Amino acid sequence: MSAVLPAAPAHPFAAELRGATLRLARRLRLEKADDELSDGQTSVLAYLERRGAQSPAALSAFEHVSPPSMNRTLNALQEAGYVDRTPSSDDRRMVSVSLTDAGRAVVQETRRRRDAWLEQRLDELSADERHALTEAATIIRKLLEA
Amino acid sequence: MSAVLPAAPAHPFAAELRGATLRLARRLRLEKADDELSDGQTSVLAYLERRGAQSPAALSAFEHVSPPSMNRTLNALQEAGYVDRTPSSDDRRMVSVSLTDAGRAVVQETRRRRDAWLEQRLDELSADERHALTEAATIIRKLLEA
DNA sequence: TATTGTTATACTCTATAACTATA
DNA sequence: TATAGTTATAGAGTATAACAATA
Repeated sequence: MSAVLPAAPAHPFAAELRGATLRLARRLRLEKADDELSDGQTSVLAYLERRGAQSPAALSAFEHVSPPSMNRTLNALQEAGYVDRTPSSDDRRMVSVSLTDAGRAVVQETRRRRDAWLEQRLDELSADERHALTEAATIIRKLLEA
Repeated sequence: MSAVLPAAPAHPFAAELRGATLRLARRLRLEKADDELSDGQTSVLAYLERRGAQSPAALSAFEHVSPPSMNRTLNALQEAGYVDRTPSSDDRRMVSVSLTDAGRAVVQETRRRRDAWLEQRLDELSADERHALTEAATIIRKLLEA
C-alpha cells in the first residue's frame, strides 16, 4: 500500500512550515557583522567556527560549490584576514583552512546581531509561544539529522 | 531598568532557533523544479504567485536588489517564458509583471518538491513532534509580521 | 523637473577545463 | 597514474551611473 510518491500530501502543514522557515531565514540573513561579506563567505566562516579547521574540498562539498569557486572565496577571506591556509606536513598537497581571531570575531558578531534581532521579536510573544518555538528548534535539528 | 541593548540575551534559545531555521532553509532551497533557475529568479516567481502581479520596483524592493539587477532577472524569466511584462494604460511609464501559466507551474512544482522532501522527514517524527512544528509555523508567521 | 524603467559598464561569484605539485 | 589544490577563462548576477520615456 505504500507509495514512493503519495498522491496527497501526508502532512498538509508542511507547506506552512516551509514558508515560515524560508521567510524567517531570509530575514535573519540580512543581519551580519560585515556587509562586505557575501552570503557564501559568511557561511564558510560560520562552518569553520562550528566544525573547526577544514580542507578546501570539504568546504566546497558542504557549500555545494565547485572547488575553484571555494578557492576564490578562501582567497577573499584570507585577504580580509579572516582565515589562514596551512599546508599539511604529512601530505603536502593538502591544506587546512582555519579561522583567525578576526574571523572568529566576525562570526560571533554576526550571530550576536541575528540573535538580537530575533530576541526583540521573541519579546513580543507570550511565554507559551516562546516555549513552543524552543521545542520546535530541537525538533527541527532532529529532523535535519535524520 | 530597561536597556536598548541588554548585556545578556533575554532568550538564550534564540541561538538554537536561528541555527535550526537557517539550516532547514538551506536544505529546502536545494529542492527546486528547474535547476537552471537561480535563487533570485525562484524567489521572484514565488512572490508573484503569492501576491499577484507586481511592478519591477516593488520586486526589487522586496528582493533587496537594485532595479537594474531586477530588470536582468525579469529579462531572464521572460526569456524562459515564466513571466509577462504589460505596460500600464494609465501611466505608460509603469509595467506590470505577471506569471505565465508555465511560471505558475514551475512555482507549484518547486513547492511540491520542497513539501515532499519535508513530508518524508515529518514521517519520521512522532505525532506530538509534528503538532509542535505546526504550532511553531503559525508563531513564526506572527513573529515575522510584528 | 520628477519618476519609472531600462541600458551601459564594471566587478563579483560561479562553473568547466587545464595546470601544478605531491603522492 | 591519481589526487588536492590552484589558475585560466568564460558565463551569470549584482551594483552605480547614465539614459529614455512619460508624467
